[in-house]
Amino acid sequence: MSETPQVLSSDAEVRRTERKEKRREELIDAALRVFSRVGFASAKMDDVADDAGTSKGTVYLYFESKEHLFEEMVKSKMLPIFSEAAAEMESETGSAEAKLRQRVKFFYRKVLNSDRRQIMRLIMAEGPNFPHLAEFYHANILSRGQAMISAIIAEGKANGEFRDISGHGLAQNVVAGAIIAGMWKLIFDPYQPIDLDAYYETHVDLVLNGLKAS
Amino acid sequence: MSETPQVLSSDAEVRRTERKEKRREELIDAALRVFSRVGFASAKMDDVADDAGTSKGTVYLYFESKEHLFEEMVKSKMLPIFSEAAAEMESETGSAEAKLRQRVKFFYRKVLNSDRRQIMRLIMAEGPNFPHLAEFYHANILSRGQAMISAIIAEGKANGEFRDISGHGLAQNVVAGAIIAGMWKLIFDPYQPIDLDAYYETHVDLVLNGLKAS
Amino acid sequence: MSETPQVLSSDAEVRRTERKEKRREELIDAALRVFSRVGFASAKMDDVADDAGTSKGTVYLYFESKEHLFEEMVKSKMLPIFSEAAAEMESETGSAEAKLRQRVKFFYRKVLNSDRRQIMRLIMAEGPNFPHLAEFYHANILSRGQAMISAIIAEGKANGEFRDISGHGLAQNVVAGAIIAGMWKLIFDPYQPIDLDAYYETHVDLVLNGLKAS
Amino acid sequence: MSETPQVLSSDAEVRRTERKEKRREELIDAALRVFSRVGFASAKMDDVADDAGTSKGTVYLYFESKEHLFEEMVKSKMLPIFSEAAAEMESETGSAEAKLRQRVKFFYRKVLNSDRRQIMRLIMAEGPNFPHLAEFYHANILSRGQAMISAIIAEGKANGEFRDISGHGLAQNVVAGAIIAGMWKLIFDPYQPIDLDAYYETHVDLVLNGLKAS
DNA sequence: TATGAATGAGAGTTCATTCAT
DNA sequence: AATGAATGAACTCTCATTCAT
Repeated sequence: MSETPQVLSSDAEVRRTERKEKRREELIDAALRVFSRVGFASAKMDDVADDAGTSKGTVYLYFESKEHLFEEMVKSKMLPIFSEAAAEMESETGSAEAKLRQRVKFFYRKVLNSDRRQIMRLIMAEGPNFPHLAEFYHANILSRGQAMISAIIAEGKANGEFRDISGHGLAQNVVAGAIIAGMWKLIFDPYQPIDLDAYYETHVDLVLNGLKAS
Repeated sequence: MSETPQVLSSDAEVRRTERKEKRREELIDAALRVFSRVGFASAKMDDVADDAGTSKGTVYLYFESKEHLFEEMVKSKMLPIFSEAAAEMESETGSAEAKLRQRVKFFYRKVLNSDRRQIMRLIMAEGPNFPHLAEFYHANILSRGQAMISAIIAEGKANGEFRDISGHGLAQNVVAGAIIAGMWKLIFDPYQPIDLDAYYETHVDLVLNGLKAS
Repeated sequence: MSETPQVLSSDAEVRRTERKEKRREELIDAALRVFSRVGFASAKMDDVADDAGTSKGTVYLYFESKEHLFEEMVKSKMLPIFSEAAAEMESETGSAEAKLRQRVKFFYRKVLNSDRRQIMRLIMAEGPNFPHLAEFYHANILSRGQAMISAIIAEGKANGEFRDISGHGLAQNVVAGAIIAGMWKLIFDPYQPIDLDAYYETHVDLVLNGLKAS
Repeated sequence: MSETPQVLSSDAEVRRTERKEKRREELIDAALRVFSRVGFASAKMDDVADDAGTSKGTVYLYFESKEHLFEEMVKSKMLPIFSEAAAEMESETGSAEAKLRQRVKFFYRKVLNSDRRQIMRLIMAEGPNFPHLAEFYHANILSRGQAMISAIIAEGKANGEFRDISGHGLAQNVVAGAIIAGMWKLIFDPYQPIDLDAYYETHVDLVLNGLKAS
């Protein structure tokens, strides 16, 4: 009975669990930075460890391989954003146009204008080598994004804001400009800079005009 | 005797030069296939050699490094297409809409529906690691594409077909849908197949409606 | 309150000492199982800890290194057996032949037919890497075994049961068959099974015939 | 026609093939030395390369892994010996006793008194980790050795030299002393030296007496 | 020009050992 | 005494590149 004081042990355990969770996040942040900088293949586990301020062995305590680290990083960084977007949409009122602007703006703000835009690029780069991750990304990110956009378009058509448009890949076409903006920023900005705010205006202007009933 | 007789030399030289050029092309074709399959980092020079039916040493007779091979492959595969597109445009008459449809269709046909779509993906994946190539790609491919699209839009505005639209990144927004189609085909087709022909219709429908004067 | 009351201390100490001794044995049992399964080099301290139901750190409270654990395991497992054999021999009467059969049978029963046969194999495998252990094994196991066998042979010669045989390595030759039986069981049994009881009969038959006066 | 001079090329190829075969043997010799010195697990591929006077990468041109190198080494070193023994036996005449002495002497000379005795030890040490090799060793080495011994015993029984002995594991018992001698030499020689010639005499004396009709 | 053997730097991963709690 | 997170040296295997033939 005098052994294992229940209260103290659970206390210590809680602290330990918190510490572990924090470490995991630090490692994922480091992984995002390193993978963004040099890509998956050229990233060294040593660099991730250094960036996170730990040793290489520690990385393997949290992630069983470089592949797993990559996949977990993508999931950890992208899932919450899309949940947030879905939640935001719940409470939105207003025209379909306003809603569409909201969604797209959210995407520019939370993905294109943050470290996360690198993840989009990494998915394009490494997707074919990580079928499992590509499938996850499609199921949990792309499908949900598509569903949001499609719902707004349907609403707009229903209330007469949008013309009777529908077609294969309409949702993708609506957001395509944003994704291209992110890619451009990452790759060609040094040669022809892109102003994301101005680009956003062009993007929604073109797309909304394309959707609207004339 | 071992010396090549002078008289024959020009003939033999021609043959040798032809042979060299052919080898170079075989290697570039092999490189495209191998890089497409596994990406730049995972591609082995041995695989390229095997795919081209030569030995590893031979690859180094034609390209001084893996990086150079990659860059040369991109240039060899993409430049002629854009020159062809530019030439085609020269001789075109008709409305701005017709011209825009022509350009976009050409892009779907010659890039998205061919091995070349892999190059777009490789550029996105490896661009940041190959600043030299990114710069080249921007200067020789993207800029020229942009210029063509911009010229057509200007023409449409001038003749009243298109509304008075202009904005930062307009040309990129006009073609964004096509690029996304190519990426999707390469990465997410197994999970949600994309029909490029149908997608094309949606794409031009949305964009032309977005551009047109109402 | 958290301090242990002085009066109880001797009692508690006893319990603690017993607990320690039990833990040590559990760890040694676990070590034998793990080393037997995968050999010294491939054995992980983690596996030993798991097998013993403790944590890795605890193993180091009882044994200062993997090498020490291995040596202690060998000693703990083999010494008592040979002491037992020596004790048994003290009280034995009868012919030299009977005594020899007794000793060999004991070896088959207590070593070859138990987990301990793995120790013989481990000694052969790791002996050269553990000179200290090899020396201990020779001094405390082999020498004593040899002495027992030699004493019996001398007795047999003295009383006329055995012929006037003597030679370099006679004792080793007498028991060699048993050791080979153990090795075979461990390594080649799947390909050609060995029946230890029947093998024992062949072994003593051959050796006793070889020793006996004709 | 002036290309690929047939004669020279085959000549060069022959030289290259010879060189490769020589390299392979050098690597196998190095592997035997290194594995003998430190065992399989502790052996470093770098050490093997150094010992063979090449670089680490080269070892992998000849053997696809450390495991394969080990297996190939065992095969290359042991198979020829047993083929030689079998050939020698073909042409032998004389008593069963003489033949048995021949076989055992051969084993002492070619295995126990050479680097090959280390292989026996390595098989005992690593056998359970290399089931494939253990099976090969049993099928190609042990079975053939057993068959030779069994044939001689049968002949001796047929011609009245040996008594009507037969039993499970008789052949193993006959050679057991030799194997133990080899192991002892490798492990316990520093603490109690063994004289293989004298040991041999004891061995055959004991075994032949055990076999002979009285 | 073409070959393919050789090289060796480099990276992912493992695991004995340490140490703060 | 017990735990288990952290460390980092060590090792196998890979592959771009070189070079003798």
